[in-house]
Amino acid sequence: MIRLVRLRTHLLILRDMKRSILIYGLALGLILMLLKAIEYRYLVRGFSIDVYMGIMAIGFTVLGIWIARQMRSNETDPRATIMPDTESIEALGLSDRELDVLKLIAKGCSNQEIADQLYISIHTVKTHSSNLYSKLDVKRRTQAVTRAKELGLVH
Amino acid sequence: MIRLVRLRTHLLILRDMKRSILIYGLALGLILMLLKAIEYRYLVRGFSIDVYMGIMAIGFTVLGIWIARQMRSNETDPRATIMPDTESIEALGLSDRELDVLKLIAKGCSNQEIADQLYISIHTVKTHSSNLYSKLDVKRRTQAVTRAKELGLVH
DNA sequence: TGGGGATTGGTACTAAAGTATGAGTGATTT
DNA sequence: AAATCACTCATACTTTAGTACCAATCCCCA
Repeated sequence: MIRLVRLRTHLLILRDMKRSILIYGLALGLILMLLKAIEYRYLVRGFSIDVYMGIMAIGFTVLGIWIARQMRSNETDPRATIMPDTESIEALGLSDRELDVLKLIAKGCSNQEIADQLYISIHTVKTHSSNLYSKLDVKRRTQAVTRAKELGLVH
Repeated sequence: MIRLVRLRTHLLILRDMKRSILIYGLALGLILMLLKAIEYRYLVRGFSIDVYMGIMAIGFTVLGIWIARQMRSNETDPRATIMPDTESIEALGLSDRELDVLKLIAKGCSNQEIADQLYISIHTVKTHSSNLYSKLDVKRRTQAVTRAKELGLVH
């Protein structure tokens, strides 16, 4: 089940990459055309080619920075690349209450504190957390926190 | 105390930024000189200026990407922005071994697993962790993890 | 040479976490 | 109407975590 979700995520990333490359290609082409236009304007007016060179250098450097930032925002955003919140929850079959418990566990609450905050008994909290660990495939709550952050379930 | 450390961190970032800008400036200048040399070589040999333009465009785009990556690695590194490890550790008075235990706790290990990995007894792990909680001002290991991530002690 | 801190290990205990199992209720679906 | 599911609560139990206190060793420093 988890493997299937990962596969889907990878396909999404590939699709995003193709779209990104297309966008960057188009942007590059547009800028080249623009510069070409500027080039002739400056050349016919007798300006030095160095001015044009400088503009071009700065322009393409900025373009590179922009491209890198776009790439980064797609690469390193946990919600965009690793796994979206809602999809993870659905894929793992986490219920509302289990997610509530998970969030409080991630905050460092004890079972008793969770019970108090959710207005349920500590027994219920244990039931939820136990089911939670099964679904997250972990043994202890500390592992659950690590896992949940990996999956982007909690921030 | 924390505020003081943050201030010092910001100063460090500023210093790093100045150094970075200097490096980038020098790199830019070198590349410009290089391109100037290539420019004349190509021009006197009768090659089209467009070839030179293309090389330049690609070159500066790559430069921009490189600059952005350098900036990112300085920006988003938790040790550089949020708080340096060493400073927090010193401020809290964490020892080497306590930090070892903390890292493994953050990974979701049980005391027994920590003991096995560090080649010490579970009693020692308990001693370390107990002292750790006092220094971090927390009650349980889950809170310790949250706190340690807040302080940038673990990533 | 003595003090202090870090590291290690231990006993004995309490508190919390986690498992297994069962069961009742309400809402939704079939 | 019956089945299903999420949520709830409970008992009884085992395991893990955490505290308190003690002690030995080693290293550094005054």
